[in-house]
Amino acid sequence: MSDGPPIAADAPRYNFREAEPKWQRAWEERGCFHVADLPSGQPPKYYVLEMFPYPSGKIHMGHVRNYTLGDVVARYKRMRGFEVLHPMGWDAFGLPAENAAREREIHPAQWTWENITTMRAELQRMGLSLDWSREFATCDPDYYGHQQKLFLDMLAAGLAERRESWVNWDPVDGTVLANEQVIDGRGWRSGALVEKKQLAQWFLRITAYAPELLAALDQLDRWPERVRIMQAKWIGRSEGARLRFALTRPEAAIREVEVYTTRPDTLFGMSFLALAPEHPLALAVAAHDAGAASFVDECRRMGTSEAVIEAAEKKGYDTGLRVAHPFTAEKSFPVWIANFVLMEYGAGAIFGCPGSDQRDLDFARKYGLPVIPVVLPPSADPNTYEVGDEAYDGPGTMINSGFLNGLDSERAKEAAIAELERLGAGSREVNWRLRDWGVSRQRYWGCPIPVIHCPTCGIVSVPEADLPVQLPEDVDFRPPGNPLDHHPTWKHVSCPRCGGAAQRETDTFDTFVDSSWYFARFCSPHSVVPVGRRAADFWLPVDQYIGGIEHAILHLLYARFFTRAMKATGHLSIEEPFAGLFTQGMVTHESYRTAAGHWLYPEEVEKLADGKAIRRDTGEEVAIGRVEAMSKSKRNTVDPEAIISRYGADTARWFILSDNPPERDMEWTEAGVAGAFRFTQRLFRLAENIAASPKAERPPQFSKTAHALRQSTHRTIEAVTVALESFAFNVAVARIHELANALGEAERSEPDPGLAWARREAIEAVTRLIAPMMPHLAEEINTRLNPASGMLVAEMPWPEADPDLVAADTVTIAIQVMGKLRGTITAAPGADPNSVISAAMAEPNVARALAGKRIVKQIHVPGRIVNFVVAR
RNA sequence: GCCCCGCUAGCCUAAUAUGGUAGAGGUGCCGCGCUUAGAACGCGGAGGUUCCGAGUUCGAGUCUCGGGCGGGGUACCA
Repeated sequence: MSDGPPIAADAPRYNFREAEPKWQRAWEERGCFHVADLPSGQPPKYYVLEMFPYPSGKIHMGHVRNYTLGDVVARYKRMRGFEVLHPMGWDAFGLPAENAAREREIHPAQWTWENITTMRAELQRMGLSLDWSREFATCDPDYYGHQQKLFLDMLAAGLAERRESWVNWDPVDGTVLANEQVIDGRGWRSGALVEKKQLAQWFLRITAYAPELLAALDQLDRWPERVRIMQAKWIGRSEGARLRFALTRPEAAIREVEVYTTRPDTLFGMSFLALAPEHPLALAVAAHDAGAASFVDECRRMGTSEAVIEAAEKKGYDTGLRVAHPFTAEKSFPVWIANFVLMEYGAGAIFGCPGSDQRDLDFARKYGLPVIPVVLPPSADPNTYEVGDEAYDGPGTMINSGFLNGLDSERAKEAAIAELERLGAGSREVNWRLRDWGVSRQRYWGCPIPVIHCPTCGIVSVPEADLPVQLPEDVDFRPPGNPLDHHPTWKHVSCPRCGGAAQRETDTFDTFVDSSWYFARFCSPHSVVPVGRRAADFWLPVDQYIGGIEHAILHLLYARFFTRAMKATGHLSIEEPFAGLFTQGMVTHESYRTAAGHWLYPEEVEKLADGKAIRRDTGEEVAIGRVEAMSKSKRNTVDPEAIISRYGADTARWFILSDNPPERDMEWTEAGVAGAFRFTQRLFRLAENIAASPKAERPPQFSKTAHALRQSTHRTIEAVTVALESFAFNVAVARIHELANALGEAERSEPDPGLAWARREAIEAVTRLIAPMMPHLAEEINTRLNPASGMLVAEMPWPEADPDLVAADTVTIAIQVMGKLRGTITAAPGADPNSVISAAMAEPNVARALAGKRIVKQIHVPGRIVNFVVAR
């Protein structure tokens, strides 16, 4: 990438290469962004936090977007007089470091710390208003040691427990695989068919808080609606019944099967019972039935991913067992093992009602099982109604349902549950989709779980004095499996309780644990306890949290739970960590592909005037592919470092803010960046032209032109303020463009003293309005306008709009007849409705449309519209 | 599969949480000016079944229902 053209010293151009480092140093020297753990002053606090990055190597455009958005908020709130906490750190444990270790024989710690060094420098070049004195990485023993303490407290409080659960097992590598490491049912490295395997693992009891986590969503009024909906569905409260089906003959001492259903009303529509492949009864059958065993094996090879299991073709195996129906003892139904029944949800078994559930219907059609309609849709004819290809799961009237016949489905649910309870066959139950959080990982690069397994005493907590349990540094990644497990000495310890030979837990925590409390640690990052209580009480909750929508469920739900668990164990006073949440969209780019099918990076491609694209080196024409999320595999990435060195941080920031609403995906385009760059130069020139003439006295009267400019200035202040408050940064940018256009027009107008004053007022306002978005340019313009002041824009207050200049002089009102626009009139704001309506009727075009018609209704929305409804 | 979201000039998008004249701003295109602020600059202009189909309403880009396309999540990627 070229360094760009030399910039002549005397050219009135903004030299960002010189200015950006200069202002970054100035902010640092003045400590503009440092705050105390416990500030002593009066200002209200504001905690801005962006999701901290995983140190993958270099920052990418998604980071630039995320941290730009957060920085705008932080700088704006600072100018509004808040004491702003804006920290940064590193989500430093995780799988990629271990992959790098295996692939390139570099230690995960070295790889991680080198990445952090690189990425910290990149972030610093963006000019972010961060308090770097609070920086930490989750792989610091200091951080994870405190995390171990939090876990031990939760264990003591009964919020952690150990139980069996399933993992993806690669039998060749002898390793547990992440879902993303399973490709088409095979291990990504070995290619071996993956199996589910049961392991003893640690769980955090998030389900204990399910009702609270659901109920509190209503109070999160500064969270996006869609995130709250997604979380509510994920927690998934349902009301239904748990009921037991008796087997017609026992199987391995199992006499009945429990089922959970949300549709007890449809029990008469049952045609089969289906078990999850991991269900004890399924396993009991498989023990002596080769067909069942092979089907269960096949299901195990699908791995643990819900997306894979649910998207797979519905398949089953008839065990030959039958169950009696609780309402009609004479009838019995076949028991199948089905690949779409999840062991983790409900009772791990369902009754199939093909008429009322699409999956059950698909299954019944495939295996020739009966389909009995039991719910008649409201508009259907009871004499002819049949279930075709689509199951009906809506409300309706019960048919073919014995004692439930004629009831609507809601009342039938109640009646069915009452009957189940009378028969002793089942009972009402509230069920949750949410499962407990499995936190054990069989990996090296994570926080060690601080327990010891003693053959005599069982599970023993590591004594607090021995924390942190540190990762050993001398590890060997060549053998398959967990390096902690095959380390020669690390796991061998004596039991803290009985002193006998014992072994450390070799599992480490899920990295979501690390990110579930970092926001609290930032309040007092050097505290000797996990969270300095007074600092946390002062700063928390986070006022504005910003990050990707991909974290809408897991990370945010885990952090909400962890905060409650930390309160329960005496570490925090709050329940909800994030009072405000903003979720940003992705950064996308065109992709380019040669005829031979090779992806090319944008910098390898030249776009021609006719819209086509060629390879720079060979001139070969390349196909322009879809605009999609930047990814290394498609090579449609743009390196932020290259953009910043070529155009400067302010240009990158401005472009990111200018085009799209931040919650939506944005397309990175060369033309867009170039436009942002031109605007930085344009603003700089406008400012230089004003700085060149001495400050004018404020005149008692303003010319019409000057007054109009002043109105633009104050309306822009007003509009930008509203836009920033509502995250409409693209609108804020547009308003500033407008004011720049007005300044350009003023530059060309007949000069007068009042206009000179108004121009300076306008550019001073622009300087502050752009300061959150283009902080370096704002400082540079400010020193030129006020060379002697010594003030930094970073320390200035936000401008205030004069309401008299904001108010509109006149409004244009649209006049419709029967909803069709027929003309417009102008009126004073708040004009008398009668005079507006008579003026509307007098408008010539309107008068023509009304001629000879009788007005039956007139609608007047003051300041906007008049609509006449006439008789036909 | 299931849950959630998005779709407006060639392209990105605005249109007060609450329905009221479809266009603020950028980019691209066309034209004019200037001839050096050069990766030019300044000014002007054209450009539309608001994804499709129904419904509610005096009035729908906005609300409801159905469909299409695209995206996020799906519990061990972060």
